[in-house]
Amino acid sequence: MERFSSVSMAVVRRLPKYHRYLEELIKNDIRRVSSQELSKITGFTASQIRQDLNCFGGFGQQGYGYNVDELHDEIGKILGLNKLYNTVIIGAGNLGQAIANYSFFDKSGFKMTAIFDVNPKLVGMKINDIPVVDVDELEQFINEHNIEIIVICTPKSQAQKVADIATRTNIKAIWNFAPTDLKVREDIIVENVHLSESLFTISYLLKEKEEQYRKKK
Amino acid sequence: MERFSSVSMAVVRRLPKYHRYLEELIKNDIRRVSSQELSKITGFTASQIRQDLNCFGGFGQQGYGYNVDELHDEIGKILGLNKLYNTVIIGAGNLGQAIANYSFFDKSGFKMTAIFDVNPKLVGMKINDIPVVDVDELEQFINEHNIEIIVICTPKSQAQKVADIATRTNIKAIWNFAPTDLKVREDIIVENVHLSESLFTISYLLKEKEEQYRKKK
DNA sequence: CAATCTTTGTGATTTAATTAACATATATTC
DNA sequence: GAATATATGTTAATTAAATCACAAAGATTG
Repeated sequence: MERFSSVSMAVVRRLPKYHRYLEELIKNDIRRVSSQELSKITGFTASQIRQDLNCFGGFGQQGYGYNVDELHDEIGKILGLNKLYNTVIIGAGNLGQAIANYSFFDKSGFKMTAIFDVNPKLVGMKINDIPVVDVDELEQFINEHNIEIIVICTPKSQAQKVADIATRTNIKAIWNFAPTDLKVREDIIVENVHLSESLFTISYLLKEKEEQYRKKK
Repeated sequence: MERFSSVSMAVVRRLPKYHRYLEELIKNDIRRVSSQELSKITGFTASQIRQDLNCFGGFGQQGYGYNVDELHDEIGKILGLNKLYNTVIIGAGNLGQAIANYSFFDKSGFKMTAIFDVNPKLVGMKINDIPVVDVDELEQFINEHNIEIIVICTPKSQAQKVADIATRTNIKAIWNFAPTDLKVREDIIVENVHLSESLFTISYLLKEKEEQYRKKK
């Protein structure tokens, strides 16, 4: 991925984790946390946590640590979670429905505005109060509703077609669950969730472990 | 994650990508490929590809390149895709069903043996020919059917409970889709798919890009 | 079949990421 | 309120990852 900022993706991908762990702390009424305590919870080293946070400014206080609420807020802002993103899901299969039903995304500012599908039986229905719309109307809908993010939950065979349609509009990012790499304009952010790659990694580790075990014997 | 082998996770996580791209080449009847050509397709540098592959031995031939079929096979073996893993899905919600319906996993050697759920209306049904079983029978089922991998698709609130049950058995790996970090025995491989982290990364990049844009003006 | 071209495998180098170390600021204690 | 303990922010050191560069092997060509 082409980057502009000086903050590395390695750091960026840890931010949501910090955010989540801080949320847990808030739930448990913990108001204050040190990098060392965070280290125990998150598994990252205290040093790394401090260095990560300092990419964005000093949120802590020497001798005290970090105020949990404040840090949670700040990281939220850094992640852009204080903003609203008009979002649509494309593909009302199980995966699309799973995402539609997971209200957490909506609460986090990703406004799920519509779900698109080819199946006329689904069109007109609502899933978690989100209308299912005919995919033929996708382009128009994106333009009219100022959609910034599209979530591709179609089969592999349809993913590029959908991406092509969306690319003609002003969308800014694609969250892609189809097991393929999309070709799109340079300026569109693409985040892939390739489930099989994740599963294959398990497979590798299992095999490796078994080999290690055999060696020991 | 605790590692044993000398091959870094960075390399391991690229292997499934190579595997997938090679599959594409096979579909297009391409028999031979150089690291340079692979570089164009995958976006990794040719040098990195050669170095990655050499972690596992020399699969290429100087002056020729790599035999696509052979390399695809070899990477498949490295990933352990020539083996069969008895697998169960826990949670027959949309996400669990999505995974159950995605036959690709089954074809890749992850035998989806059962789906567990608490909902008595679902128990007894079949999803993509996989029986839905009462979650109360989980432990016994795992033991009797030699299950090695469990896929957690439950809500967050149930995930640790399920993990605790599974941890009493001989399972070897957990593929976790619940938005939480599981506490399990050291020897169990846990691969998390934290969707919100992926989405939040998009959010960060969007925000960052907008800031870049404003600066230019 | 000799000459040339291609492309791997690999050691050296560079760049990036992580960890360690510590000075400084603040909190806490007695 | 002085003394001590704590914990950040930050620079330096270390480790890990990616890239470069090239010799050697083998393919291709005329």
